[in-house]
Amino acid sequence: MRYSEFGLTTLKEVPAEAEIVSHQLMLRAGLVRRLASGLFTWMPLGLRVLRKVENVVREEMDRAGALELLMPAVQPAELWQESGRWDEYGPLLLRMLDRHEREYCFGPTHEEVITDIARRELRSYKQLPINFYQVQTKFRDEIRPRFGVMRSREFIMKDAYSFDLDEDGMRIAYQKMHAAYTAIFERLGLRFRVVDADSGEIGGSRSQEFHVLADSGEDAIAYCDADDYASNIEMAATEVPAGERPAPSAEMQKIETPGARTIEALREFIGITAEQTLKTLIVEGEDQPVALVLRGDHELNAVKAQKIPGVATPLTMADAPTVRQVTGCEPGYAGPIGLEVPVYFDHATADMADFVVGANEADTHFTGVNFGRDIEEPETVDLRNVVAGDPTPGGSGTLSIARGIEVGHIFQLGAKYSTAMGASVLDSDGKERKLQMGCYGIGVTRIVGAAIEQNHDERGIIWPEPLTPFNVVLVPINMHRSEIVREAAESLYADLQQQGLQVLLDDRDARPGVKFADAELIGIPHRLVVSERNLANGEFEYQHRRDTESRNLKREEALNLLKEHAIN
RNA sequence: CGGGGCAUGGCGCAGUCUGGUAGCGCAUCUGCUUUGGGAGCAGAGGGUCGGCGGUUCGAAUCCGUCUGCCCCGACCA
Repeated sequence: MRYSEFGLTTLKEVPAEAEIVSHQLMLRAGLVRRLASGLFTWMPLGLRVLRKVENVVREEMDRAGALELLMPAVQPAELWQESGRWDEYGPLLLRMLDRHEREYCFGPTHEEVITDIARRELRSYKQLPINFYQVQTKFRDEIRPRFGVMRSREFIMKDAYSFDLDEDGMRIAYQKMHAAYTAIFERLGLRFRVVDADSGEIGGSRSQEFHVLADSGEDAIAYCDADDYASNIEMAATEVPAGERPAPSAEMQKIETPGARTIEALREFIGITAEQTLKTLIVEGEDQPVALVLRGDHELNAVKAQKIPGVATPLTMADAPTVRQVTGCEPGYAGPIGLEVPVYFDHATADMADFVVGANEADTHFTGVNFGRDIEEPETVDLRNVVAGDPTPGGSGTLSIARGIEVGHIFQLGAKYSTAMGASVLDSDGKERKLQMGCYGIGVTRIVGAAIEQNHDERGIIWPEPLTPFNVVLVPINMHRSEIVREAAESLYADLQQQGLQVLLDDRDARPGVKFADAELIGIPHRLVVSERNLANGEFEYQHRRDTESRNLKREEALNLLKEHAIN
């Protein structure tokens, strides 16, 4: 491709709308342009990257035996009513009416459609196992689209659905997809981790997420290098502390703590650490509010809290009037002593002694509080987020915390949809069996953003080889004044293409600095400079995007070096 | 949806408080010079100042209202 014919415009300045690096670079390098909130046009340069991702995904899915099909983006409401999700899915689902006022939605996912296909097409166990997939545009009316292509409303997803006769079969299909996903992200050259996950809205039992590691990631993941443990922090379990609880050494005292409404304020006021305090959170319950008690420095985990019997879903903090009604005082001084509502203590509180709690009285706390003496001995539950240094479940190591971008998610669905929608086959005994399903998603567009988050420097993008829009960029110096340079550049351009490489020839009549800056911004991994200076020795200057120095190569050396990077 | 902010040429911004000729940098176009790290000089084009309504002799500027976008929270590939 000749730069002069590629219609690419790059930006020197960062558009104000872009917050994170990948979004900024995608706009500056001309990969995407925004149409409206959460809607993007993929410009020619960006589309080349997107297609590379799709191709890797397709190849590995095909290799795993999955069959590509293409379902409609627009889906009739009836299917969603059958599965019960028409009402469950809420405002995330973009709904519309056709001219006959029939209800439709723009598909955010395709379990309903594929289950409908399955119940029509699959009659016999002999047709199983089978796995269908598609690469397709989805729409989810996100509450807050952000980070460019990473959380857009319209996006491209590869979604796959497996069908098996029994649960063992489903688990095999799931393992196959686990392996295929691992192969995909390895081939794409991304650093990633597979973590245990909450199955959320989609439903089902087992589920795991594939996260590209990046500091800007929206998810926190807990992992341990000593064993293979890795979990989304939402799901990472904590246990009752192993150690003995120290014996009480202080008497319980009621003290004045004017204005100390937060753990931080309380900590400063009394001169203790947050680990010596308990915080009591009042949340909405199913029929009455519930108190959740955590160590002062710990954070409540919403997913875990919602699983506590009697706690309302979604987790909602009680408003001030409710807190007043439960504790008898202003928010900020709640404590577990004397509460009439159900109280749950986190595991980590079990080995605490001589701690500080709110007194359910304005500007007042208790110090020197102890279980078994001042409060009833608690039955503890898992309520908090794990933190770095916590023991791994199983106890073979300690946890570290990293941030990740969720690019893939695999689920064992079981018979949820096949039961709701009546999808079954006859087994070898002629008996009707509900199909066991799995579903598997990859955020194709999100991968592009995630790859940039993980691969960039202050000058721009650094594409991993499997994703790059061009393998090599040719930068002729003074091509428009030097016939020698022009001829050498043109002939090299032709030969590199002949080798199967995707080549960008920067044939603009621009100064070298401009060409270097753009080549680095758009992140082409290999660069060859063509100049009179080096042509005198029959050489070209080669530099990899990650190199700090260039080196001179003879023409044949350059062709050979790049040959192995030719797209296959 | 709750909280905060912004809206002025393609992009980044000033001007708004204190009403009076719409401005700067980048980008674009032309010419000349320059040519190994986002060049210099000279010139040019391009803006109903987000929309509607109001106040005023006069509104980018003051008032009202609507819309769009961004950031913080719940959600997710």
